[in-house]
Amino acid sequence: MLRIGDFSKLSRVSIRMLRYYDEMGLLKPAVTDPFTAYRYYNEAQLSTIARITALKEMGFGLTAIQELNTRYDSMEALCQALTLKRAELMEQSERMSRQLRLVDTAIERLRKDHINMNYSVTVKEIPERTVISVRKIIPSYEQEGMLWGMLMSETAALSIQDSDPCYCTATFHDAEYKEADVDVEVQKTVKGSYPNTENVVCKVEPPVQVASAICKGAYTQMDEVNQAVASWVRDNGYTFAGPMFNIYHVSPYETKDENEYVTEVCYPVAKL
Amino acid sequence: MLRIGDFSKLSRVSIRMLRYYDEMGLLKPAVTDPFTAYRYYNEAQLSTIARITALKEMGFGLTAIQELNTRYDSMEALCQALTLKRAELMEQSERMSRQLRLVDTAIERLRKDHINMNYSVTVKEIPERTVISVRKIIPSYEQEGMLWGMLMSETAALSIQDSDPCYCTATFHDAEYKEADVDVEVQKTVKGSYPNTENVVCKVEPPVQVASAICKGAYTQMDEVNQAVASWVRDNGYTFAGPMFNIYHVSPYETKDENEYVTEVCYPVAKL
DNA sequence: GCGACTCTGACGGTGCGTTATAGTTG
DNA sequence: ACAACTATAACGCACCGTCAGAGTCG
Repeated sequence: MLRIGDFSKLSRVSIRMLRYYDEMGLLKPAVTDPFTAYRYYNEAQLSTIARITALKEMGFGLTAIQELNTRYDSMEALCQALTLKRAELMEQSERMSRQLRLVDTAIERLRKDHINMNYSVTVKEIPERTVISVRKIIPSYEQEGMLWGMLMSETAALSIQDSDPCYCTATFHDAEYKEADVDVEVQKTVKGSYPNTENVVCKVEPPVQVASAICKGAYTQMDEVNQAVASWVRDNGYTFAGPMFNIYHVSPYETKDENEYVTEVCYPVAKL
Repeated sequence: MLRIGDFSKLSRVSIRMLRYYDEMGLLKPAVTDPFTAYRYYNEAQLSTIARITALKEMGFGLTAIQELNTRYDSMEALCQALTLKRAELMEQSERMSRQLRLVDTAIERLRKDHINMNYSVTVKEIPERTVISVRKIIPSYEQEGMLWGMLMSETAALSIQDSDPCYCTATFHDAEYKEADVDVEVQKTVKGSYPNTENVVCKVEPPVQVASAICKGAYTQMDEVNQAVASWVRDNGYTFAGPMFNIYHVSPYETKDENEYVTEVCYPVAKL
């Protein structure tokens, strides 16, 4: 018979944890003195605790181990649990290499481009949304305002309800960079659905996963941000999966001061 | 100005967490209504939260991010933190592959040897201990009892204090398996130190890292257990680092019933 | 009777979902 | 006035170190 301290030393499991295992029913001492509540373990229990420790080292949680112990008889159950755990570990391992890649590209960026992380790239899913939209080929990027003009004037009579939150986007459909005759679509998110007009289409956009960065200030930085996001996407094992777009959180429409502009640059991406 | 719900949708961070960030000072809303306590964020804060999210995806904890934010000015601090994080991730990654290896060998063992995990191998460190010891070359393993006899009779007069816990070990110093003339050392852990006698030496054993398995019952299984531990050691990237030994937790000395024997098989190992 | 053990109970740390109750906005 | 928001506060989970105050063993 071993007292808890000795059992602890022999098993290399802290007294605290032995008491915890007792309490949760994972490993009860062979004898508990009913008067003093002292716990007494026997040597044979060393093998039990060894099995617990072994499973813990494989990454199993205590409750999982307890389940495994109760129906320990079946070799199949054990094998199945191990296989499951294996898959789980593989997944975790992938998450970790993802993190490692993120850190590495961040270090790279910091070192090479001496950029002080003024914009951070994150992957997010933009949910399904209903939008009103105008898409046209326009002579140059500067004409984007024209499309907004169309969108607003043609829908003025429809008493459109803003969605919550409401944001405005511009999608650039050209596969390559073009100076002139660019294919641009502007959208505004809305609540409810509306009839189409001459140039305005109301439609539901499917959810999309994007890599995005937020750019504060004048549009002159946009090239740089685009650059950064694009290379981030490559470096982190994503592929481009659609035309990029901007979300105008604060645009010339809301403020006169171009330093207050807030624009989100979004590149639809897919894993691997 | 965005209310918390809208800011949450745009940033893909739950309202719960935004409030938490506020509380912990990681990200305070631009404006808090002093009467209603409503939080209002501005669009520029989207970039702040994006940076937080980006750092979180790299595996940083919230408090670490907060520290990084307060002295965000210095690019060096950031770079240093990233490098540190990198090292941490590498280490974690190693731990994970270790776990994976453990699971894999367990699956192997279960499948091939159809052994129901009657013994589990774990690595532990056996701490420094003072022992009294007899080492001799004896004609066969059966003579081990003789050594114990020597140990006990020669020390009977010394009024030896047992250590706590007290255990008895037998180390097999032969590098290879031998049928006859085996080099065996038996030890008993003690408290305090004692003079040597004719055959008995009192000494301090250094701590050792061992892979061990616990064997319940008759000594006829020992071969099998030895087998299992030895292959476990190979499969999990350890190397043997000294002569193996047994710890007799319950030996013929304590019980008549050989089914009650509890023996721990220990192989000193080193990583890699 | 003294030192070394053991007992119970509780806090803290991490990141976040969840829920209950109550006040606010449009 | 009613729906949709927002606020605070607190519990729970998983694992474990640590501390305090009280009782026990050799």
